[in-house]
Amino acid sequence: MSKSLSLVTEMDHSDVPLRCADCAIRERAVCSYCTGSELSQLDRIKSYRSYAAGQEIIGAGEPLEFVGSVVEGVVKLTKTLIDGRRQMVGLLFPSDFLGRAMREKSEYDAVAATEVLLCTFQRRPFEGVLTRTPSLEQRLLEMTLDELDAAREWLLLLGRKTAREKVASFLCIVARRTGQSAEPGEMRFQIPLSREDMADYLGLTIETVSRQISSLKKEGVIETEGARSVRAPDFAALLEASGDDAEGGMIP
Amino acid sequence: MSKSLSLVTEMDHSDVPLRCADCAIRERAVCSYCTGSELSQLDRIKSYRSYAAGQEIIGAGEPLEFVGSVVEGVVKLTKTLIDGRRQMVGLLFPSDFLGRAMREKSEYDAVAATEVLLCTFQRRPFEGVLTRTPSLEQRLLEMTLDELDAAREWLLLLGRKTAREKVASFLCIVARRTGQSAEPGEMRFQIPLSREDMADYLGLTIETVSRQISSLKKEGVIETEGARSVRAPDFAALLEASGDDAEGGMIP
DNA sequence: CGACACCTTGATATCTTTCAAGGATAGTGG
DNA sequence: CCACTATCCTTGAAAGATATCAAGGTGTCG
Repeated sequence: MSKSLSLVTEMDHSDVPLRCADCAIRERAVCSYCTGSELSQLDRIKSYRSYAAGQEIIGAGEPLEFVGSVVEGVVKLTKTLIDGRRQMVGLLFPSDFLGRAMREKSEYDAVAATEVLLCTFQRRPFEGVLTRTPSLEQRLLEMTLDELDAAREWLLLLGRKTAREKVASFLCIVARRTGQSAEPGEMRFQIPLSREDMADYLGLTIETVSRQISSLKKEGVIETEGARSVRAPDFAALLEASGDDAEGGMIP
Repeated sequence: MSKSLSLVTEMDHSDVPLRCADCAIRERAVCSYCTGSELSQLDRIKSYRSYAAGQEIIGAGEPLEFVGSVVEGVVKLTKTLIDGRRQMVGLLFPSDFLGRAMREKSEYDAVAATEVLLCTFQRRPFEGVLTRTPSLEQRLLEMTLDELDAAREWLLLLGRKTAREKVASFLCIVARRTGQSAEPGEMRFQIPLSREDMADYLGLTIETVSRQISSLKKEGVIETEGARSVRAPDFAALLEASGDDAEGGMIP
């Protein structure tokens, strides 16, 4: 907010994917079940918006003017208590849906954690299309149910995991959503959040996050280059540290 | 599970509301937007099930045979780590929907916290009706979005609130959903959970829950009669203790 | 009345936060 | 290009909150 770009809500759009057919998130976004004519209805009301890292997208309590899909970047949703204690309650990656249909005001702050590109729809027209388009509604229901499942996993993390398990779990989540693997069993990824954002995600302080990362590093579970670049030589060991039973493989 | 009634999945149904029109949750349940013919489709595939307090309804990882609405009682959803640490991730009151459409297996344990009556549908036929019935799908989407909002409030509670605030918040939630008021500003209600269940809800131990209740009692924020009957002489004071800014009034 | 499950309270241990300081990194302007 | 400054990150020591361990109390149901 105190960024020099804070008043710029529309940035350079020269690289925007103008046609839905070319869109990188076409297969997974809220519109993924839409057929040609349904898609063109959405196409007519869509517009792209981009945000610099740290820029506010929607403030808690503000009227919700638009909803949309994350095309590029990462968006964080946070809630704050009166005395300033802050908890992240959502972390949106490309193809995730931002904004709540059928509600006038946002319940959370939405802030760009990295540089972000959104494909947005004015809320009212979108709700109109939603009501008339079962394929859209069905996909939105599916995505909302998935988000609810993720939120419940998160409840377990916040309520019962140790600081070490929390940090390891977070790294696993990021690895799953954005990780690359050069050798079998290995995983490389960039943490898209600052230590402060990680702390807000995990219900910890930045000092504890930092200490746990140092500790995982000392034990050889992870290697780092700078604060954000991570390599897990044995991803299974990281999963182990997360306290989850090694569920959905995802090990390359 | 070790209860003497654990094998009884069907109890006495003599008081079951056979006709949807007479149903106590008709106005708020997943079927609330359904019209006559839609309702009779559901009517044809519905059946009632009742459970004793403590009885398992669905186990995590088990195939999900049915879904349905809570008609009476309270159902808890829990997740458990390999070493036994347990976190509640859902608490369903009458009219809430149990079970996830479009998924083969349950992600959680569902257990009756009190005596429970469910209005259930075989999952497959229900999904069929769901696909063909926009009013049903729309209501389910709405309810899922509400649950997601509640889960996010819960994340804030688990991640950032103190033990005292957690206990007070829980009491507020129960008061909102089940409370009665005899005098203005006051609130009376029954806690539908044991101390152990409250601990699982709040990410605490039973000892800490007990101590915080004692402390709220000593300060006059609440009065109790037995372990489960609570009166908050000044509900605003309880809200204050919960750490939330006094939002949606609900003060009688 | 007795047994069992549930709840409360106390003392101590442990984990995470808080307070404090220093180090790394990136952007800025000379 | 280099020094400067602000921000972010790491580490240490002490304090604080909640968990753990232990014992006793309360209520309920047979």
